[in-house]
Parts: sequence; C-alpha cells; structure tokens
Amino acid sequence: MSPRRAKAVGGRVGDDPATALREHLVDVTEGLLSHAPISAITTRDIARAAEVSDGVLYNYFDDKTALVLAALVRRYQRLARRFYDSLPEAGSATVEDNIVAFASGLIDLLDEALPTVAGLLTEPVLFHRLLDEVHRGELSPQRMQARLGDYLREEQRLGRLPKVDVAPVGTLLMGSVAVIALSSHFAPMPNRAALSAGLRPIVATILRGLA
Amino acid sequence: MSPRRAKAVGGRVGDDPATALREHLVDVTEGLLSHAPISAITTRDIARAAEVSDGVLYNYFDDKTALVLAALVRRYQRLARRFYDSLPEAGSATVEDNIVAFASGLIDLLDEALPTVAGLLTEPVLFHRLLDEVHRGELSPQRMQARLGDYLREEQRLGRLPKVDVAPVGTLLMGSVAVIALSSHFAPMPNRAALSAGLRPIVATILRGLA
Amino acid sequence: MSPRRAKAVGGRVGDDPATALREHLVDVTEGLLSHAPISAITTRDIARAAEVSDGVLYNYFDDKTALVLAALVRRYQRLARRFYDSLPEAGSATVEDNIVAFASGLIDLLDEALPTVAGLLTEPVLFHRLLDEVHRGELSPQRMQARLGDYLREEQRLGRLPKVDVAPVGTLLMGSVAVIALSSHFAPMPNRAALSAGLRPIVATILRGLA
Amino acid sequence: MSPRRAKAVGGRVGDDPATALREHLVDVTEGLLSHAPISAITTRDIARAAEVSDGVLYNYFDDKTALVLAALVRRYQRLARRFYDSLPEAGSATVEDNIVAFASGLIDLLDEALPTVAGLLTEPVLFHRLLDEVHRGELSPQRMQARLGDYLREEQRLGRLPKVDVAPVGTLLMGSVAVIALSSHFAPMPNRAALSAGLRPIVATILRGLA
DNA sequence: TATGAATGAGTCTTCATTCAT
DNA sequence: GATGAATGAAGACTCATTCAT
Repeated sequence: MSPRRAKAVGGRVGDDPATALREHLVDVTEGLLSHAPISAITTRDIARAAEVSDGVLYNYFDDKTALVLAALVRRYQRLARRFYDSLPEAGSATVEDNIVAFASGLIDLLDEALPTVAGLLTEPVLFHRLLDEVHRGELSPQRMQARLGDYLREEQRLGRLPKVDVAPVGTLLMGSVAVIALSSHFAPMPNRAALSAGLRPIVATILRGLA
Repeated sequence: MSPRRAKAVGGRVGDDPATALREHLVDVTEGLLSHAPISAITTRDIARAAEVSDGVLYNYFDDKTALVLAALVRRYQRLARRFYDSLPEAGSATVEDNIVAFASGLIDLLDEALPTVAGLLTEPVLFHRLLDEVHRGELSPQRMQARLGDYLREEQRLGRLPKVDVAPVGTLLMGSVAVIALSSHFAPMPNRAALSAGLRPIVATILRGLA
Repeated sequence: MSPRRAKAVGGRVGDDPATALREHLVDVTEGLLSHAPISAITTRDIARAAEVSDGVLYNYFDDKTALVLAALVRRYQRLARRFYDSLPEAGSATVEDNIVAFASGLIDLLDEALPTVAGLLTEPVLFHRLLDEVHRGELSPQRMQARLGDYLREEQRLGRLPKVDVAPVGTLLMGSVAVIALSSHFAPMPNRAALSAGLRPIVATILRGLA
Repeated sequence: MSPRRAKAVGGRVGDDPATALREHLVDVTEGLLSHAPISAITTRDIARAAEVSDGVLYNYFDDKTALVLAALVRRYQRLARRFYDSLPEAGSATVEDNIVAFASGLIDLLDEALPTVAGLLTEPVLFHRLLDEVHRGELSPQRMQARLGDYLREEQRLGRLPKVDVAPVGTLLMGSVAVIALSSHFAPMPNRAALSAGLRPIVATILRGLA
C-alpha cells in the first residue's frame, strides 16, 4: 500500500520521467480513441491500458477531459501530418492524377477521423476546446484547403491548368470526398471500393468545370 | 405512491388523450434532440420537459431507445418533408438557379440534421434502427438523390442541359453542401452567410463541367 | 375512456356478477401461481391474464397480497381435496400397497405444492396469513397426518397390523416422501423415477419396524 | 462527489485491509441472509449494514448475485462444518443414541438452512450456482448422507447392528428430520421441543425395521 | 363499478474523482 | 509522486397503487 513507482512508463532515455508518464497516458488514450467512442472510454480503461493506477491521471491533468483533449490533439496532428506528407508536387505526373491523389489522401484522413469526430460532436465542450487547439497549430484545417489552392495556382503558373478562379475546387473536392467517406459509414451496405472508383469521373468533371 | 393526473398534456381537440401523451413525449424528445446530444438526454430530462412523471414513458414505449427512435424518425420526416416541399420544377427559372435552390434546401436540411446524425454514430444500435425506419418510408435518403437526378434528366429532355452523365452532379453537389454545412459547425466562428454565398460559383463550375 | 363492463368474467348463471369477477381473479391468480414464483407475478400479469383492467383487483381486495392469499388458499384446498379423494380404504388390498398408495398421493401433493411453498417462504407475512387460513379450515395439514393414523388404527382393529404405537409412521412416511419430492428439485440430475421406486423398501422397513 | 475512507472495516490485525472489506461484505450479507429472504435484501441494505458506501460491493464482486452467492457458500460451509463436528464415533455409546445424535445435528442444520434454501428456490440461477459451488467442496450434501452409511456399516462390522441393507435408513432419517424441521416453520405455534422429543421413538422404529 | 394512464419511490449498476498511505 | 479503495450522484427501468372519467 505504500507508494510505488509507476510500472509501465519505460521512459525514453534522457526524458524527465514525469513527462514520460504524462506522454504515456496521452499515447494510450490516443490508442483507445481509435477503438471506442469517447463516451465509452472510462478513466479506468485508460489506467488499465497504461498499466498505471487509477488516480495518476489527476497528477498530470485537471480531469478526464483534459487528458482526452490532449489525446485528440495528438491524433489530429498525426493524421494531418500524414496527409501533408502524401501531397503531390506541382508539375509531376498529370494534374488529374495529382488531384485524385490529393483526394485519396483526404479519404484516408476522413476515414480514420470520422468515428472520432462523430463521437466528439456528442461532447460540445471537448469539441470546441479541440477546435481551438487545432486552429492554433500550424496544421489547421484551413491550411489543408489552402494547400490545395497553392498547388492549383502553381499548376496554373506552369500552364497545366486554365487561369480561372480555383476556389470552388476546394469545396467540391473536399465535399465529394466527404460524401464518399461518410457513405462508407452510413450506407446500409458500405461499398467503399465502388465509391473510391467514382472518384476519377468526379475529378474529371471538376477539371472540365475549370475550363 | 400517490398518482396524480398528468399536468401538461393539453391534448389537441378531438385527439385521443392517450395518443396525445404519447405524441407529447415524442414532441418533447424531438425538441431535446435539437439542443443536446442523444447520450446526454436522460429519461428524467424527458419527463421533466414533458412535465410528466419519470415512469410514463414506459407506458408508451418499450425503452428509452424506442422513444428516442420515434423522435428521430419524426425529426427526419419533418426535415425531409420541408426539403421536398422546397424543390423547384424543371423548366422554371434557370437551371443554375434551380440547382442553387436545391442545394440551399440541402444545406438547411443538413444544418439541422448534422448534430443529431453525428451524435447517432456513437449509438450503432439506434442508428441502424433509424436507417431501417427511414429507408422503409417514402422520404428515404435514396429518393432525395434520385430526385435531383430526375430533375436533371427532365431538364435534359427540355434541352436546357447537355445530354451527358449526370451522376457525378449528385455527389459533387451533396458533397459541397456537406462541406458548407459542416464548416458552419467546425469553424471557430461560423460564417454561414459567406459559405452560402460561395454556392453559386460552385454550381456554375459543376454546370460547366457537364458541358 | 368511459367506464366499461369487465370483459371476461363470464359469470356462472345465477351468480352475483360482482362475486363472479372476484372468483375469476382468484382463479386466474391461482393459475399463475403454478407457473411462476409469487414475487415474479405482477398485478399487471394478473389483470392481463384475467382480461380485466389493472385497477379492478382493488375493488375486491385490499391489495395484491390479499388476492394472492385467496389464491393460495384455493390452491391448497384443491390439492388437499385431491389427496383426500385418493386415499385407500382400510381392509382393501394389502396394508403395504395402501401405504404405498398413501405415500404416492403425498408425493403428488408435495410435488405440486413445493415450488409455491418455497416461493412463499420469501414472503413471511403472506406465509403466516396463509397458515392461519389453512389451519382454520377442515382440510388442515394436521388432519392429513391424523387421517393416516385413523387408517392405521382401523387396520389394527381389522387385525392386519400389530397393535403398537403408530404415531411414528406418520412422521417417517411424510418425511421419506418429502425427501423424495425435494430431491427431485434439489438434485443436480433429478431422477424421480428411481426415487419413487425406492418407496416400497422404505414402506417395508417401516412396517417391519412396527412389528 | 467527495470520497471518504471506509468507516467500519476495522480489519483483524494482520489482515490485508482490502481482503478485510471483502470479507466484511460477505459477513454482513451472510448475516442479512438469516433475517430476510434473499429477494428482500437490497444492495443498499448491504451497504448500510456494512457501514460502507453504495458502490463498494462492485469493487469486489461482479454483481449483487456474486456477493450473495459468496455469502450463501459461507453460510452453507459454516453449518455443514458444525454438523460434521458433532457426529458420533461408531462403537461409542449406543447405536440408538448415536443415531439420535446424528438426527439432532441434522435438525439443527436444517432448522437454520431451510428458510434460506427455500428462498433460493425462487432464484434458479443463484440456486444452481450455489449447488455447483457446494458440490465442488469437501462438505457436499452427498457426503453427508454417505457419512451416515459409513457409520452404520461400521456398526455392522462391530456387530452392533444386523447386517441388512442400510440404504433406507438414510431416507427415513433425513425425511423425518426434514418433517420435524419443517414443522417448526409451518406450525402456527412452532413447538420444536415436542417434535425433537418425538425423535427417539422414530429412531427406535427405524432400528426395529432393520432387524 | 370498471377502466387504465399516471405516479414515483425504489432497484441495480457505473464511473469520475478524491485522498490516506 | 503513485496508489487504488472508497465514494455517491446519477442513470434506466419496474410496478403496486390511485383516481378521474
């Protein structure tokens, strides 16, 4: 019953052990977020998964919400980073292929993020705090749309795209992608393969619309 | 221990009073659905809001879930009905105006439905039961998309639209609308007016893409 | 919603209809007692089974307990009556056969009564009120034991049984029967056939003990 | 909202305090079992009686059922142990005295166990789980009957009992004892003294029956 | 007198949070 | 700092009983 050391922190060499435990809790919570809706994750689940006692979390976070928020931010950043890293370079391949690639990246992103986001809409407080955090950072959603705009304008500069307003492309593409990703969750018989296949004609239509 | 008469049922003239309370409960629950995520609505909240005792709901529904389901179905039908009633006739006005009108209706629909739908993703059982109910009815989501297709084909017959495949239009339009509706929830400072304004160039781009 | 006649009372010709409904409730409740433990029978179950409204029972009984008590008394009397009617006559067949017959009747009685009695021990109030009722009547359990005594003394008078004290026979027989009946409920693998078969050697032992 | 230390655990010196509370809960529940039928014991009653908060029981048991089961097993073992410890040795005193002693022990056992056992018949799940537990242990009911058989055969070997089949003795004795124990519950005015007094002639009759 | 909807106390169970050790 | 048992407010649901009609 006397205080014991946390068992499973491990701690990367050179890290402050206290910080290490904090990070460990966030990691573990982030992991749980992919498997269950927030409301179904209990503090005990987290403690068990982290192989740590029930009470520790309160040594590092004000409450459960604060921990979950930290995990959500981390999750968002991981997904956003992966998305950014997969973006094509202007001038390479064909414009259509590149836009399809961009859309595919978005689908992957949404596909993973949607369940979590959906679960979040259930917790307005958490949700708005997450938005605040996320918009503060350099990987904000706004910048994701802007990035597509940058790419398109670069292609216009390279003469591979007519010089018209490219703003609607963002909305059209994001939207189509969202429909596709959502459909795979909503449809009575999810058929993501077919929907993904539908991506190319959609991109083609958008590109024709730019002409 | 001392039963009393229900206080707030009121009852529309000519209604079966028993049915009246059942409807009252559904009404009240539907109302609560707009203000709070499903998981945050307790049976007590419902009873309080209905000014009725804690146990009544079980006189009319098997379950909290059954009541909530009834309220969701009602909500869906109300929104879908409003949407259908706002649809333009082929041949009237301009095609672009009509599609913008269609999209506006969708935005209104999604705007109200999204929080509820999102909250539903957390409750798979309820969600699938709602889908079953909703697909059984005449206002099913499928028919909503089909309706746009019908309209576009009618305009093709009238010669106001080129005779190409109109399928992508559905996805593009639904998607853009979803983005716009979602943005109003995600953005730190929702600016729906501006987003709605962006609708016309988007529709224009889609129409050009059909040419 | 206006008062209606009870639907399913039927009423034997010439009966006071009010009494008829009272009896009907008792009948129905008695029926339910064979199928479920008392604590699992709700007033609603009774009303449903009687095809009568939820509240009627309170027009004829102080509360649920009073109705159930009436049903228990009726049940007891029915079983006891059946038992009495199956008793052998002194002088007929053989003494051993007659005692076996007596024991068989007891087994049948206990077999039906045990679940109900067991369920009763859960409700001390009800239980003691039932005992009071039952001991007041002419079919009291005491008289059941006495009846065996009467039979045995009659056989002694007929010279078919040695003239010793027959009092222990009652306890021995009732007890063995109880063990047999109970075993069929308690045993992990009830094997009533085998136990019933064991009856004859037991009776033989008892008779030898009387010599 | 404001957790406090458990008040009444006390803890026997040297015990693991966690185990102490678990045991305390079982003790308290066992105590309640003697005073009230299982179905009338609420989790709150237990918590109150243990002077502990409503939720603790779920820190140690899956279920109310699990706790009650533990208490029942304990109760059974306590009673069975007492019974075994009171059994006579073959060869000592007289055979009749010894069998009377055996029967007295059984009466004591049944007297305490009957109300609980009866209440159990109402809860089939609990009942079968208890049987499983109890049959697994070394104090199983089967061994109780076997024990009497062992004793009688030992007396036969010592020449103090005729060498006939002793099987019926078990049923006869157990049964008579059951009748006596039951009578003390069924009779309007329990008169256990008188009934116990009736034991000797019964045993005498049984022994004569063996000759 | 019969109806049956309404009542609400009471049941079991969960879980974020605290705090003595 | 770490522990993890204890807390107790809630939550969904049941059901004997009442009473306006």
